[in-house]
Amino acid sequence: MARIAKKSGAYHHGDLRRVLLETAVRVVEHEGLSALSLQALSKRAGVSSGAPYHHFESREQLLAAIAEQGFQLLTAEMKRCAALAGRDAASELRGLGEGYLRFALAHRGHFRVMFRPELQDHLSKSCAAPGEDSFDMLRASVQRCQAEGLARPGDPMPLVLVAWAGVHGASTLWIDGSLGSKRMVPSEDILVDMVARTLVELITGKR
Amino acid sequence: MARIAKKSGAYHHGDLRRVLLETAVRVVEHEGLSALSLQALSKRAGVSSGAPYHHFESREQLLAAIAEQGFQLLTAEMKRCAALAGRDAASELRGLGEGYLRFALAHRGHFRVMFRPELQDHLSKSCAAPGEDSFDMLRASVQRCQAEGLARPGDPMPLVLVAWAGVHGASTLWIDGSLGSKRMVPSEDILVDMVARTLVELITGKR
DNA sequence: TGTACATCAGTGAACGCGCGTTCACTGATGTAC
DNA sequence: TGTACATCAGTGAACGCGCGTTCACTGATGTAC
Repeated sequence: MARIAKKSGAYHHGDLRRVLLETAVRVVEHEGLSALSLQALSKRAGVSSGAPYHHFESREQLLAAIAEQGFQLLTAEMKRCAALAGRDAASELRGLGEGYLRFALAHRGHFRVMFRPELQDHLSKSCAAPGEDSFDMLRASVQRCQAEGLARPGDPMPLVLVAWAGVHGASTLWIDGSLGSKRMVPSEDILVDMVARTLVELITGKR
Repeated sequence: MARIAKKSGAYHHGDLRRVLLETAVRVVEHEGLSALSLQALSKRAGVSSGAPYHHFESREQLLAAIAEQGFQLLTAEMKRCAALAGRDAASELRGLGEGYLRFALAHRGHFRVMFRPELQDHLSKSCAAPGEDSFDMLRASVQRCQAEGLARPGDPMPLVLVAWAGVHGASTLWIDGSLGSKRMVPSEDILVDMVARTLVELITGKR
C-alpha cells in the first residue's frame, strides 16, 4: 500500500515480500511446486531477478515462509470453523475437521508446500513445531468427546490419528486429482461435509 | 539375467528397462521425485545418457511406467493381506487397509510417483483406471460389511471415502515425515496395525 | 555350418535452455546536524 | 528548513551447472539362404 504504481525503474517497491509470497503461492497452486522458479517469479512480480534475495536468503527459505504462513492459516481456519459449528463436543470436532479440509482446498498452494518431505527438516527448526497447534486442537477435541462419553474411552491416539489421516488424506486425494475418476464426490463442499460428518459419526458412534 | 557382467563397451545390456525402473524407484524413494534425472539415472545404471530413450519416450513416460507398476503392486498387496487376515468381512476389510499401508510404506518410490498431480492426466489414459481396482476392492468389502449388518446401512460411499482417505493420509503423513514430531507412532508396524484396526473398529461399530 | 545383411540397443558428444545465485551498480528514503 | 550522508531495496548482466533430448555412430544379435 506504501506505493502502488510509480513508473518503472522504481528502486523501492515497498511491499515486495508480500507480493512475492502471494505470487509464489498462486504459481504453486496452479502449476505445482516444481514449476516455481525465482526468475519466473520475479518476472511475474514485475521486479528483476535479484530482487527476491533482499527478502529471502534462498528459494528454500521462501518456501519455508510459505509453509509457516500456511500452518498459521490452518490453525485459524480450524478455530473459525469449530466456533461456527457449535458448542457441543461432537460439533466442535466436526468443525475442526471441516476447517482442515476447507483450508486445504482453499489454499492448495500453501498446502502443497507445507507437507513437502524435503522441507520437513528445515521446517521443524524454523516453525517451532509445524502443525503442532492444529494437531493439539484435534487431540483435545477427541479427548473431550471421550470425557463426555461420546467416543470410546482409552488411548485417544488411534482416534486422533485416524481423524487427522482422514482429513489429510481426503484433502490430498482431492487436490492431486486422484478422486476425479472415482465418481463419488461431486463437489468440494460435499467432500468437506461428507468427510468431516462421517468421521465424527464414526468416532462418536452415532448410527 | 540374459547377461550380467560382460565387459564395458557392451552394446546389448539385455535387461536395461527393468534396471532403469528399479534404479529410478530407488532414487525417488531416497531423494525425491525432483531429484530424478535421466542423466544421473543412466550413470547409476552404468549406461550412457542416450540409452534410456530406447526404452522410454521421455522422462514422463518412465514415470508413468513406474506408476502403472505401482498400482499393480498395490492391488496385489491388498489382496495378499486380505487373504491373510481372515475370511470374515471385518477381517477382510482390515486386511485391505493393512495392504494399502504396507504397500505405501514398503514402496515409497512407487507411491510418491503414483499420486503426483502432474501425472494424473497422463495416467488416466495409460492405466485405464489407475487405482480403480484397489478402490473397488475396498468398496466391495465395505458393502459386504453392510450386508452382514456390521456397518451402518445406506450409501457406502462416505464410509469408503473415509477408509480410503484414512489409509492414504496415514501413508502420506508417515512417508513425508509429518508424523515424526507427533510422538504418537513409534514404528511402521504399529502405524499399520493402529490405522487399519481403528478404521475397521469404527466402521463396524465395534466398541 | 557359413556367410550376408537387417535390426536392435547401445555410445557419447552436443544442443539449447532455464535454473539459483552473485555482484557491482543505482537511486530513493530516512536521519543527523 | 537545507544539506551531507548512510542505508536500504532495487537493477540487470553474468556465472556455472545440470537438465531433457537428439543424433550420427557402432557393434552385437538374429535371420535367410
